[in-house]
Amino acid sequence: MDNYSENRAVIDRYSLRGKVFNKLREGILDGGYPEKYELREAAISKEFGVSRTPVREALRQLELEGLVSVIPNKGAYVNGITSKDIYDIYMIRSYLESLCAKWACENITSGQIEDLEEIIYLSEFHIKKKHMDQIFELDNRFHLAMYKACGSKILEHILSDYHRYVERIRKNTLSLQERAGMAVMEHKAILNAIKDKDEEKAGQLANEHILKAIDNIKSQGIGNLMQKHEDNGQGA
Amino acid sequence: MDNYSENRAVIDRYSLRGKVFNKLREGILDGGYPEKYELREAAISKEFGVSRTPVREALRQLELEGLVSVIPNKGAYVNGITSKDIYDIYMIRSYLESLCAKWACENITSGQIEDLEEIIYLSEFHIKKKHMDQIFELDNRFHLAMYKACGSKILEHILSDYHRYVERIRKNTLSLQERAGMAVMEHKAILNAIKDKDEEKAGQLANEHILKAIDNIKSQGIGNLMQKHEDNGQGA
DNA sequence: AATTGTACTAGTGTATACAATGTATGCAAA
DNA sequence: TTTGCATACATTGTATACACTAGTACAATT
Repeated sequence: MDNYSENRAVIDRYSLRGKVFNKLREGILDGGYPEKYELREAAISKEFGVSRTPVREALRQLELEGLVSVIPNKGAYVNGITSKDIYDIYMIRSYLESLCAKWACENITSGQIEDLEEIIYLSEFHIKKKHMDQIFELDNRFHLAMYKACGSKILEHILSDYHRYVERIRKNTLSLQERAGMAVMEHKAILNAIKDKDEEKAGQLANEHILKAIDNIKSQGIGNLMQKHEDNGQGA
Repeated sequence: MDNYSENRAVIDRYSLRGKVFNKLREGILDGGYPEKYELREAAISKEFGVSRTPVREALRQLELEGLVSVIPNKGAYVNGITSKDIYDIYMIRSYLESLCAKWACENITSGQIEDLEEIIYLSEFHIKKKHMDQIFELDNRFHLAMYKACGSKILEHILSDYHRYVERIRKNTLSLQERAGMAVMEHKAILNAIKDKDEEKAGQLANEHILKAIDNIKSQGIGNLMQKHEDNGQGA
């Protein structure tokens, strides 16, 4: 009920507002819209074949998420996400995922443990088979299940947000067979520490898990991953 | 320009949407609306003397902030903030303010240092005079200036949000002369560590600063502070 | 030539009308 | 009495019309 991860994902796919919101969000995070691009309500309405009302609501939400800046009576402008932003998010996550793992030691339910074990089990299977899409999906599920297991709707909320923010980067990182395998082993270790109710260890491992992800991104060259954010000709 | 603290505060006070948003937000955080209270668009429109359009936009934003849950085609319901939420936020802040102080060591500008020093100077004055309103305002300014000084728009964004979330609690806490005085001394120590570029110390002190605030809230009795969130008769 | 003022335009802000959906009520049939 | 259904009503979702603002081009004035 207070499931933010589900809530946000579902920010109704079914309403027009939801569709516009998700499309715009995706476009911004994927770099489809260049930095500072002016999002005109009428143009977007036309593009999506809807009226301005749902577009406005979507823009207002994106504003609150920090993905666009709205200047009253003037317009809405894309706030792209820079490589520094991504680095910052990972650093923040390294702290918060650690806290999340610690809290999970106290609050996780046996059902949640089973879910996580199943996710890990499936992950190992798909890694052997090199099913990249499933690997990514399972990584998502592992983290979101973890966020839920910490028992804090506030922490779950913010971690879910950040998780979605860096989705594209994670997709790239996990496409490396080697990293994907390591990640699952790390997940396993974190879960074991949680099962042992070893807060220190769980926190430590979760922290390291994210730091390793940062290392991985760096070695892949984050600039490379960000290239789509360069002006791609859609500018005014 | 990328000043989130200002941006959010200003979420145009001038547009009707902004007014509605701020009023509703305040109402929810102050406990003016009971948990699960159904926010009907028409009723709110009438209450504020505006049309449904700005009300809807405000509700959509509150949804994204997690303060209301919108069930498609059904309604918007208040998600009050519980004492556990507040505790969680303080715990999260204890980590993030620490990170913020560390980052500030590298990124703070001399102008920002001067601003912070002035804030501390003024705080000491108003504490002597027991000007509670000014003390609260200066505490706000200190933290927001700090968030800006860390040089991360992402971290600034989230810390500013949390800061506003617990505004009412902070107001109560700071109304204790003793705590207010301690807080300023702690601020001073944090700033000094930052001026010395001592990341470890700055981080440590910022962390302790928040933990002390938690202790203080606990000793005041957080339940007491939360009383306004009990059903106060506005329910359906 | 520089400056000021004014009409014009493009765009957002708000209100309202209409459509779709959900919910409750009442009635009929089992 | 209870269950099922149909109808009416309440509420949200979307579209559109109108109001307001800010920027801009251009002309009049100095």
